[in-house]
Amino acid sequence: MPKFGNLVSLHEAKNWSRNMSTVTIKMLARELNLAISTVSRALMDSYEISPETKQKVTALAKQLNYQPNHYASSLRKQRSKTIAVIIPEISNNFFSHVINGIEAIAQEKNYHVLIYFTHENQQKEAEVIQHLLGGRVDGILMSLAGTTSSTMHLQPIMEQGLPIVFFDRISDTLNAPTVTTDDFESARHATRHLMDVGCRKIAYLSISPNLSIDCKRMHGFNQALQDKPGMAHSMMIPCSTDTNQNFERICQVLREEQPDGIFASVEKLAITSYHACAAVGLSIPKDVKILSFSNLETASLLNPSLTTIIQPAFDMGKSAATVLFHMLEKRKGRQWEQNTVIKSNMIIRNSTQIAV
Amino acid sequence: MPKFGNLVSLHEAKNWSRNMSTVTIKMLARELNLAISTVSRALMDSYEISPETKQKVTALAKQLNYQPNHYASSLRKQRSKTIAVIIPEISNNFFSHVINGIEAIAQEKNYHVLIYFTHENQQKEAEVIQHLLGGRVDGILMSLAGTTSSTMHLQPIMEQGLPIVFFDRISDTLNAPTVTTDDFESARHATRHLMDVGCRKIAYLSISPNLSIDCKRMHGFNQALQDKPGMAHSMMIPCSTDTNQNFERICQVLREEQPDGIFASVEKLAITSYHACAAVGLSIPKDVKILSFSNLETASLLNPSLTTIIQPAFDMGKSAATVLFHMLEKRKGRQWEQNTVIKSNMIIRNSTQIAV
DNA sequence: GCATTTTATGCAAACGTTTCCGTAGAATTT
DNA sequence: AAATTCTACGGAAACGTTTGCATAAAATGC
Repeated sequence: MPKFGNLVSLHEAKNWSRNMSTVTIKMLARELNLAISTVSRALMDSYEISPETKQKVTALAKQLNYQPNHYASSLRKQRSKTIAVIIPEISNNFFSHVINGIEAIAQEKNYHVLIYFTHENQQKEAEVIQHLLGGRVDGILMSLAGTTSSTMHLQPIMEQGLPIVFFDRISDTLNAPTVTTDDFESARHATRHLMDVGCRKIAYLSISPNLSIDCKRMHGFNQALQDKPGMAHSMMIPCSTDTNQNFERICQVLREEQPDGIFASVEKLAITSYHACAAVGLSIPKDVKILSFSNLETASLLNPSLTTIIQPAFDMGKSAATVLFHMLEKRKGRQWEQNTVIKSNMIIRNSTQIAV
Repeated sequence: MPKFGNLVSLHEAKNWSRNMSTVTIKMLARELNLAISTVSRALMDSYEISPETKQKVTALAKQLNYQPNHYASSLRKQRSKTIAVIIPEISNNFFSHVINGIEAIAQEKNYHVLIYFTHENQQKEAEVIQHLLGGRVDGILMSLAGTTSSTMHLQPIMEQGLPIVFFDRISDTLNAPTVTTDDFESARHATRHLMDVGCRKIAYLSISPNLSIDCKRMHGFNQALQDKPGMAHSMMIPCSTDTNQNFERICQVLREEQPDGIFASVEKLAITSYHACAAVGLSIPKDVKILSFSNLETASLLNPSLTTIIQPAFDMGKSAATVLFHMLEKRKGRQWEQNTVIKSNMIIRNSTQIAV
């Protein structure tokens, strides 16, 4: 039973909104002399509310700029309309494009995106996972950290049945959907290209042996070498996330081993290689040819332009998100053990040009 | 009064956790024969709980892998430990570095980050803002969309007192803290440099006249021209977010107006300019010199290497987040009308080299 | 040895929704 | 005209926490 006439209490409500306090369903209900449940139903356009009531409710809601409390709603519904994206880092063209794809789908579905960086650190990865176990998100999209050697910390997610999709850097031991590129095949193809343009001693720059992508690319690389007998044995150069250290390492290799080709497993290593070549005084592509997995937009503007294997990052993000939403929508069928593979695309540029 | 002996009900709880249901404070309480409030206090290490009880509670919580429900907690505390970052897009080196900085601080403070892209669209911006009004986040970090002409949609945020900090693309009309670079001064300085290396007809590529950064840079550009009499009048080339359209526009300008210098207000326009020069058959820096505000990591590897005004993106992100957390921590003092300015840094490279 | 404080805990009310269930009155059926 | 089904709404319980208040028992003060 409301005490105030409409004018008075409307004014009061307005004042509240103008100060700190935010307007709730309860206020709308009191204002309109309706039950809370009725207002709630009216706002969600329930069929059991008369058109007139709906009209009154929505009008007042609009007037007072009512905004539903997401936390109350999530708590009650046990669904947050939020997903988490867990990636190693953002200053990497690949991941920023993936996020773009993810967001495109999330926005379409009216979902919200929480973002977490592991900084290639397994410990941090475990902490994030641990927190998400509390029902914070409805699902997870994730690419593993470079230092992640065991997937023990992901086990609770599987047990709890929290939907998760891995992309790019996946885990073989976990039974979850994945979205990847044809790393093995494209690496093999790219290596063949290097040999075709005359390379006989190719160094493979590895980013982390823990990573699925690195393993598969390395495998494709080795396969290509085996396929063509008479090639020099493969050179595996272990690199890390420390750019300075990588630089020193690559310079040393260039000087001591004198490879005539470099296969960079990730973009960052290609860039470091460019700097290393400049430092050592080697000319690309004359002395050494370089190619890399990369999503660098300026690849064609580099000096020399860089031959790249471009991963369909944006589409991978969209695809991973789409799979996740399938899981969210049809909770019944648990047969989501699909592994989506999207082909990468090699673009040959001057860094692997046959010397003239 | 619990019905089960410890062993039995422990087993039961374990089973729950293994299936869907997640373990709550209530279960811990029943299990340990304690009140809910006691468990809650024990978990938050309240001084009024005995060490033995705390020990028992934390032990069981750990054993059952208890994780607090963030939504319940946020609802009750009216604080979400979450901030929102609203940016135009992510496929832009500047913004990805800013996010990195923001995340660094957020992680330190144990806050969570929701990310939203406006895609340079004011409408989308308004929708995001509208949603955040519902108490979803404790604070907002934001950079305005290129099409945002009015800031009406931000008014409710100010009225509600929701802490917000603008960075880079700020609003003058709103009374909120900002973090920017010295756009005017660095643009003026860069323009002087262009004139120093011989440019007499410089085209300024504008990204959007709605944007504070664009205005200030343009202003600095014009000021430099005025400071040095005898220069050709300034050429303002309005560009947009449509890369193809920009490309056509720049090609046309290069052909018809034949400028000998280009000042790109943002990175994207510099890259398009490189392509345009190649298309028109002009040589950089011989025919036309180019410089740009840019955070491109590969600027030094371009052909020719690009003279850039580097914004301290990472530090800007950290700084903006730091200011926001100040606001969050000391809700009383409302004197946060500070405007932080961090200096940009110009690195001269070959794209503005004096022709030989 | 009684009065008072302290210590450690329990009870219950919030936080803002959603939803199950119940029910007047109107509309419909028989 | 009585019995049934709708229609439109209200009451209240839940979601999982946190927190103000109350209170037994223990410790302290005189």
